[in-house]
Amino acid sequence: MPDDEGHPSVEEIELGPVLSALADPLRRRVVRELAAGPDGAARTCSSFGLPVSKATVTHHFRALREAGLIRQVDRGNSRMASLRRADIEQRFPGLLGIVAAEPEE
Amino acid sequence: MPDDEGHPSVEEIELGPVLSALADPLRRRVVRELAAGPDGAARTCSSFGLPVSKATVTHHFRALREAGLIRQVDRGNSRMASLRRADIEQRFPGLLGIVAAEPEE
DNA sequence: TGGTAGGTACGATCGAACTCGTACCTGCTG
DNA sequence: CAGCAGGTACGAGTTCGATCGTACCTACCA
Repeated sequence: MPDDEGHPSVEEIELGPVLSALADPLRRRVVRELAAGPDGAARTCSSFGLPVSKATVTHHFRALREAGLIRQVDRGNSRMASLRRADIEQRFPGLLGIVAAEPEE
Repeated sequence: MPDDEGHPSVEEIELGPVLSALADPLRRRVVRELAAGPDGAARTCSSFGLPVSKATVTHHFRALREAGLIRQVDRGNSRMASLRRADIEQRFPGLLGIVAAEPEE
């Protein structure tokens, strides 16, 4: 069962939602940038500079969070997002590498 | 440029369309069954027994073909579908394994 | 105290995609 | 020849998702 903030546990991460989340180019871009950074790095939603409104950014980060790709933690008035690298690698080995290897668009 | 039947060449296979195609559970099921069979195996669309109408089956197979996941060849009044195993493996190593490992739904 | 910045929630819009029925074409087969 | 099975094309319905504006909350700062 997902926790209070909508994070699925490792066993709950399913391929369908993960692929649906990664089907969107903006969300792939977020995952790619997180994957390129150091492990455990946490960034704010706005630090990605997505070319959409704040409401839409929230929408995309929720999709990533509920699929189990990122973890979001409240920190003050911000919400830091980090990649669930080990969890994804455990469930779908190699998937992150494929996304990370995609050239920027 | 895709050929007359809509097959992209290996270099034209892109991650976005591939992930969009694989986001659908019925299409994942087709890929999974093809991946489980011998390399180069060709099956008719109807042999998968998808629980949807003929028109919808055609729709799904076009999505798979245009993404570059399968190759479809006319053979008499049938149209044989086979997995583009080597092509996908070359572009996105490990992806087929991830899809193939998903348990049936 | 007020303003600003980061985010969320809600409602609305718009287009894409999944679905289907129907009509049609092509081979095979009785 | 007639019928059937495998597929496609087209149009239509319906649902889903990406997007936005607005309103609102919380923390920080002048």
